[in-house]
Amino acid sequence: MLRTNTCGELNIQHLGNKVTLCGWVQRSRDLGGMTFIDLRDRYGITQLVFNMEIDSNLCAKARELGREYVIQISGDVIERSNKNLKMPTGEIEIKVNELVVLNAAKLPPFLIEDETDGGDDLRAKYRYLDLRRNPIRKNLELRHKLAVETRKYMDSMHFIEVETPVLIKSTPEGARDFVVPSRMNAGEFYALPQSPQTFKQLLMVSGFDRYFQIVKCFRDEDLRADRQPEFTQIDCEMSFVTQEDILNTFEGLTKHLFKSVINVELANFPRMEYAEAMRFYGSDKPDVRFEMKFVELNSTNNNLVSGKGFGVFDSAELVVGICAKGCAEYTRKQLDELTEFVKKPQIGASGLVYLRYNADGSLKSSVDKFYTEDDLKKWASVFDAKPGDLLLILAGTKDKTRKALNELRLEMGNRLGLRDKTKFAPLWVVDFPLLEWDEENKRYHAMHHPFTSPKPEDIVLLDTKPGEVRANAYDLVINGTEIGGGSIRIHDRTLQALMFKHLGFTKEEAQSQFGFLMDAFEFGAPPHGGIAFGFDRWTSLFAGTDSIRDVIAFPKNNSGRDVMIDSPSVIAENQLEELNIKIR
RNA sequence: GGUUCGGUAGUUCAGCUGGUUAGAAUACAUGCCUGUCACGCAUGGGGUCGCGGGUUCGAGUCCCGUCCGGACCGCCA
Repeated sequence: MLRTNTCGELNIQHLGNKVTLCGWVQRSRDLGGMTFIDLRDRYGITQLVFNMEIDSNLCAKARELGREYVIQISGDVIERSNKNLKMPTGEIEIKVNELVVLNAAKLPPFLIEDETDGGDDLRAKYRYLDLRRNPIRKNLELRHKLAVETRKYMDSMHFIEVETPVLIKSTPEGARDFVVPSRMNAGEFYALPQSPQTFKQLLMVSGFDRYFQIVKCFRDEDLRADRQPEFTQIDCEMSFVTQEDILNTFEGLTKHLFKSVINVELANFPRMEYAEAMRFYGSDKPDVRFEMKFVELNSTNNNLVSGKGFGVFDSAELVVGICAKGCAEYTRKQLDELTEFVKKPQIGASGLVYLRYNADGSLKSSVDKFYTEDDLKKWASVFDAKPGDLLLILAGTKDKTRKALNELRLEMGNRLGLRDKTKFAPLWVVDFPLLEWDEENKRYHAMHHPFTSPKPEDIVLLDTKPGEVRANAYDLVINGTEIGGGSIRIHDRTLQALMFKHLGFTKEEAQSQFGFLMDAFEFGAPPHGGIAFGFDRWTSLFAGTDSIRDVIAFPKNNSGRDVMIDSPSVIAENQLEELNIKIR
């Protein structure tokens, strides 16, 4: 070993020890007669001291060291005369006797400090340097801890981790596949898995009972702060279980991870039906750290807005709003900002109606000329608004308006500081629709995936009202982020074939793409179901980062590029030939 | 495919309605300094203002195009 200790472990107990340390030069402070060097490794920083009077040659050599030089030193652990209690090793320093430069270093393109001066692009290009910084290093350590605790818990519950193949078969359902050309089978392609879905179901048929895997998945879709083309899931499946069993088991996993990784005790998770989530939050992943639930003003049995001459509300399918507590003081400018916000093309509302319930009890709205004070009082009352509150109301078609109000609600949550990163509000969203109408292709597609089972009592609706069939599907939502999702699967060939039929597959297509699974169902498939969690998102939630990039060692940028290794890249002509591929 | 913000020193940024030699901080280099720990002080070097075109007497600044990056919409079973 080139070292006897790390740079993070020495303290007052080690006084008098002769030690050898290796690490990177974080910074040096040359005071003339003496020079201090902060030596850094993964574990911490230890101060080295060189004294001109004791060894002028050695001290002169130390002065030559630049940032990020890799050095090895030997010396004695001594007590500092000026202690720095801000650092764990701050009571001691090393009086160096020997200094070896193991490798010189060019000046890094950005500062390797907690508060770096480097921008995203530059840090991405030199990711290996960015990873030297404490914040990123800590994120990866957190990620490791999360993986370890996941395996501990799953093992304790008798799940076994099984690896499934990465070179599999492309299917048209769901996201775009990444494909890999097969050299030995000219003109044919593997696909990288979007998830190990069918394999884990086959493992259930094989009798493995309880499976999990921390596994890379691949989707060829545009990136976001929380979406990478390759990402990691905690993928799980169980046999002989109901939805209730799965929710309980994985609520247990979630609680275990919160407790063991970030020392947070969670109470039992509330549950919310999908329909309720959409109605009161306009989202299937509501952030329930704060209330601010939607209130509808033109419901059929209590219409408070129509027939008063305000055309926008009269013609709207839905008039719905939120109550922002204590915001009646908002200025014209602030209200204009909110109006601009909802009118952004990404939000898509055409305007915003407000109602100030002033502290003195008076009411002021942007639609005063259409509504009497009495009308407005009724509004305030259905919102349960108090003097000092502000109502924000949108109108339009149902889906679009809910979606826009969801954005506005989150924006108000941000403005009011209601989205505290240190608070965690988990929620099970259940009873998702089985199918979703796809306007572009004029057909239904599976909202979760085609292996999800419908609720038995809703199967009769499949032919008449397919959009109203509910599925045995559930999502785990924490702080407005979808952390996991799953379902009770179909384990019966006939029902699975029926599903494919409703999804617009011909018998032949279903057989050629998923015949292996349906065949397997005929050999004694147990009832089963499962869930998968976004491992990157979960780590990001724990780390409090804005992007999952900050918890991935070597992430891709917004355009799906790795700017460090410069991929993707063109390949040689002879490689293409071998693969029987021509580039247009 | 679309919306939007940005690209100026190694780095992060400022640079007003177009007008002298493009600034600051930090980093870096050199010198001084024996208890620093964001050390201090002094001095210094460092710029294709992303790229191409246009308007103008004059463009970092205005216009068009393009490339790159961020956020978002579409997309993501």
